[in-house]
Amino acid sequence: MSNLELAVLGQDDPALCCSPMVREPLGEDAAAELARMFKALADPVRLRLLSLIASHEGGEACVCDLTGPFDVSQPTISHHLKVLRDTGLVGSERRGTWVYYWVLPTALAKLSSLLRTPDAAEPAAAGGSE
Amino acid sequence: MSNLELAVLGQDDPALCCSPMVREPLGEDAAAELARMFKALADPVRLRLLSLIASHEGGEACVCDLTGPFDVSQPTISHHLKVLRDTGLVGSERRGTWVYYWVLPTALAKLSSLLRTPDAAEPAAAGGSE
DNA sequence: TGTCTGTATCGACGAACGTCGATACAGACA
DNA sequence: TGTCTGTATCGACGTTCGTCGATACAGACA
Repeated sequence: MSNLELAVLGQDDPALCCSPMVREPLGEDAAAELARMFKALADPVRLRLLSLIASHEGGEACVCDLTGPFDVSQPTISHHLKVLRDTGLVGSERRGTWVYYWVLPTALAKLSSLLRTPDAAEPAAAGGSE
Repeated sequence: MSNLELAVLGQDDPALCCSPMVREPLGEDAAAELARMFKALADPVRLRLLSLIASHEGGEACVCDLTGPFDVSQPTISHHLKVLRDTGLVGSERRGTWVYYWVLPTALAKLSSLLRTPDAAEPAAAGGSE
């Protein structure tokens, strides 16, 4: 078990970035910005691209490694990578012939802490169910 | 307590539950399922609805509390609530005249742990613009 | 019973999205 | 230089999405 990571995470400081959205109502601007980021995650190809890049050796992957596993065309992959990059979820760099992409972990961490629920175990004050 | 809603979730697939997506590539099925959930979050109105419900007194809110803060029509609010409910993010129940909604924390927690990054210490470095 | 209020559904419309083939651009190399 | 490979952009197409007004449904109450 990797309690180490949990301990390292330790984002107990809501003031730093993102207080969980279940604690206080989101403002319009924050909601718009967050919706943009979630929209970037709201596609199966982009989700798989993201996890492929992140789990790739060295934490980065060449586009040439990313076109194979998918049934979509190369322009489509390029389009999805652009969406991820424009949203700040990944970074990219050209090195000679190839272009490499890597995940920007802070963006994911921000969303993760925002979705965090204080009491994920129980339905809390759900009161009743059907 | 009766965790009917939680049972409905019924996703004991570990790839969907706890392993961060940055550790191993997502499968096609897991990606499709997750994309559906992120799509439900990919709208400013739904995000604000969710946080309004969760942060409301008692952890639940009547629809009558949810139509006021928005500039969209009542059918639109109802539509968004339906999306959230169909995705398993909220539960709902009619009590007499009013219908109450509450957040199902396990769904959010699942997404949160999925976005967790092992090496992202503080989200503040992300350019924390908002 | 009839009526009123709160919520959901229906049907339609414009905008945004995912995808493609064609093509342009960038770097490597002969 | 010219050519080849890897990646990005363009323009177009069909689908999905968010929104609305109109309307149907459910419960409360006179």
